[in-house]
Amino acid sequence: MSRARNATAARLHESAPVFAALGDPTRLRLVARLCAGGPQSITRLSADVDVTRQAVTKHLVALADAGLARPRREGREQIWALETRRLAVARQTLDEISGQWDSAIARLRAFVEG
Amino acid sequence: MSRARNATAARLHESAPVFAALGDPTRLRLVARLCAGGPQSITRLSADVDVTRQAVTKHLVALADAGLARPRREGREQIWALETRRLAVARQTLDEISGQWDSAIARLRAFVEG
DNA sequence: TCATTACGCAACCATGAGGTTGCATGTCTG
DNA sequence: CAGACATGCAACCTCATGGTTGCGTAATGA
Repeated sequence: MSRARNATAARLHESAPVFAALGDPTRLRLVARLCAGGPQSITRLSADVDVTRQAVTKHLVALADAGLARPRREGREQIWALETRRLAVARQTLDEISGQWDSAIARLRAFVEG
Repeated sequence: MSRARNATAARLHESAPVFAALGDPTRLRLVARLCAGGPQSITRLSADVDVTRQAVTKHLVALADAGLARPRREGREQIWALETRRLAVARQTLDEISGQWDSAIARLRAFVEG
């Protein structure tokens, strides 16, 4: 197995939880709000979404577990900020999937036509 | 709301199920196998994964529901192939999220420093 | 024709995820 | 200090999801 394939496998392994975290609509919405509005408190985020504050907290923890967000204490409130590194890894994963697929299709066509 | 924001919202809405589909480890693995090996039958895909054939079938259906794969009948076996369009949309979503976030950070820094 | 192969369908099960309510705790602010 | 505000913690509920087993059926090939 080549070094490239190892890197791919590692990226795949790292990406699954990220995709899972982004897979929930409410969570994806929270991510979008964090993007548009910058770092925000839990209560402020809760205003943009139609679930309880506690539900929002759970989602934020889920995002943190996936490495997508990070909290920071600030007085009596907790400010959540996005973490873009894992996001970049996930993007690379999608890139590679598309790329590999295109190559596979090309090889298949060559095989059929040749 | 600008046209760009509408497009973003639509992309977000369309991307959540895709991310959810990619979020399961087994499913992501199947996608990877489909990439590496091109279109394959269910039984062949089942060999690469440590769950039952029926479980694999369910996962493939889930991928199809998310618009990520499509089956094609071929004699007594069913060949599954990847569908890259939705994948591209998901990639664009990630791009936009990263981009928006970077802009937000830049604005924030300008505000703090100015 | 008959065994084998590849698959579909349905019932069933266990677990975890998303959500809620209720209450306790810590932090401002007047 | 007292009330208001932001959050943490825990119990609880419901339902979708990932998985299994069992069996029926269509295509294939010797």
